[in-house]
Amino acid sequence: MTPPLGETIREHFERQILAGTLAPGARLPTEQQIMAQFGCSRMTVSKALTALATAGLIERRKRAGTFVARPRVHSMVLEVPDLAALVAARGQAYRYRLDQRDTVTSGEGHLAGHPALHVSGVHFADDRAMAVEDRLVSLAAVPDIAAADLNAEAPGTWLLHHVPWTEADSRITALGASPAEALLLGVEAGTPCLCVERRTWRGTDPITHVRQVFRGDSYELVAHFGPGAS
Amino acid sequence: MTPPLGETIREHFERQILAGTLAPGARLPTEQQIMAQFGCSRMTVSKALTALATAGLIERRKRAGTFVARPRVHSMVLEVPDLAALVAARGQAYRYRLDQRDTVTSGEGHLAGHPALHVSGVHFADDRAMAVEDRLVSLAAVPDIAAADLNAEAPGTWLLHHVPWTEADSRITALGASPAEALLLGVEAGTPCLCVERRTWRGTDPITHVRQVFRGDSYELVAHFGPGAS
DNA sequence: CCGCCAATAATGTATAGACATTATCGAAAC
DNA sequence: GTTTCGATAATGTCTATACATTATTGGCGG
Repeated sequence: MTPPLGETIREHFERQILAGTLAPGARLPTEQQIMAQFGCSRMTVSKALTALATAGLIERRKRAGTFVARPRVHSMVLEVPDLAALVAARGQAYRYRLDQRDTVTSGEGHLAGHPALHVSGVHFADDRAMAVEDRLVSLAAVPDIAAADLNAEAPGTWLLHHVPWTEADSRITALGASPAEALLLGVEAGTPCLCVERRTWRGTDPITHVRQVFRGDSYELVAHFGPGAS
Repeated sequence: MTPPLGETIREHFERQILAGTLAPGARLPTEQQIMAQFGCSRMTVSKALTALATAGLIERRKRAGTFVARPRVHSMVLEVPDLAALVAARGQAYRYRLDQRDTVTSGEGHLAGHPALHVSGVHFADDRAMAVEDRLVSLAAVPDIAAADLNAEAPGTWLLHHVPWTEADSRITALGASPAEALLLGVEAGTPCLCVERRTWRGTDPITHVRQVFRGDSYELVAHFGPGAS
């Protein structure tokens, strides 16, 4: 019934910070004062403040005290959901069509020199083309993919379920559909599309490099920043 | 010199999880076993595991034990730099031109019912139009902006320096430039552009709503995920 | 007036123990 | 067999204390 005391303390300051009662840069009471105020031990206070610090709401400086963090502007959380799950969540039928599959050894880029499986295909939502995808998967890092049925499961989904990755980056750009892409997407050449290029690694080993071109009118990326980070 | 013991324990399991040695669903040793293994008290182990649980790497279940979390929807960190700083970092000259400034009370959306300052203008890099921006700023939440010189400092930059926000979301889409936008950007209508729409709040009070349309050929968003996320 | 240094006030980490909570498991009762 | 229910093994929280670390502050000497 009673919420944990540490949680109570955490929420107490979180509320004040979010409401602006405690402005950025303001100093919080010392741990001693807080433990007197709430009648608990210092460890409990410390854990509550540690949680707030981890969430980026406060900054703790030895000898100086604890302060409300100035909002850090530059990073937001970009959700990168699995396409199959995303489409399913919208109540549409998802399908992936594999168009091409071969083995290559590219000479440049992220997977340079590694033998790789090259697959390209189209993602459909309710039988409407949503995105074209062109992907390289390192056969050294992911030998199992050679045996996978990539018609039944899109390569991205397969990788998500079978291969943990530790590092990734994405470039997001807008471009006009090339004639080939336009044909696959069922739009006119030059139609604005969202292009996501992503590279992933496991440790230092490259896993995959994918380029997805989405119909601009049927896909959007959303990013979020906030204390409700959960 | 010696790293904190709790940190050592955290890294020990983090490495094993990221490397795949501990596969998703696998069970970690009990806290008792870990404290025996590292020769420390249970609180230390508990704090290390709590940190991993907060980061979403493990899941702890009473009576049952601690398990490697199944890979969730992966989220990445999207860098959203201040445009002025971004352009400066590229070694180009940044300029903002304010085209329009008035006061409105919109009837719908994020700022519905709030009197707001409406500003629109163009961002330039080396005198080349990079993006058009259309922005509403709540006058209730940010009264000071009425007195700001938004020719000297772009509204986004001004807000960044003067107003803390606690929550934000962004929608990223691709679209063709409208005739008006095309004129301002110096491109042909229909040219693919990257559109970022962002809303920010402080607590539950809306602060600003901005729509930025970037030339597709001169801007890209970059997102990153990795243990270097600290 | 300036620079150095030591006292100090704050957080950082850790210990050893206690009791609370809860899902699971196994045995007893039906 | 099936259900119920209590024992139990694990995590969850908290206390009281100790010592480490570090940035600030203020005093002392040049």
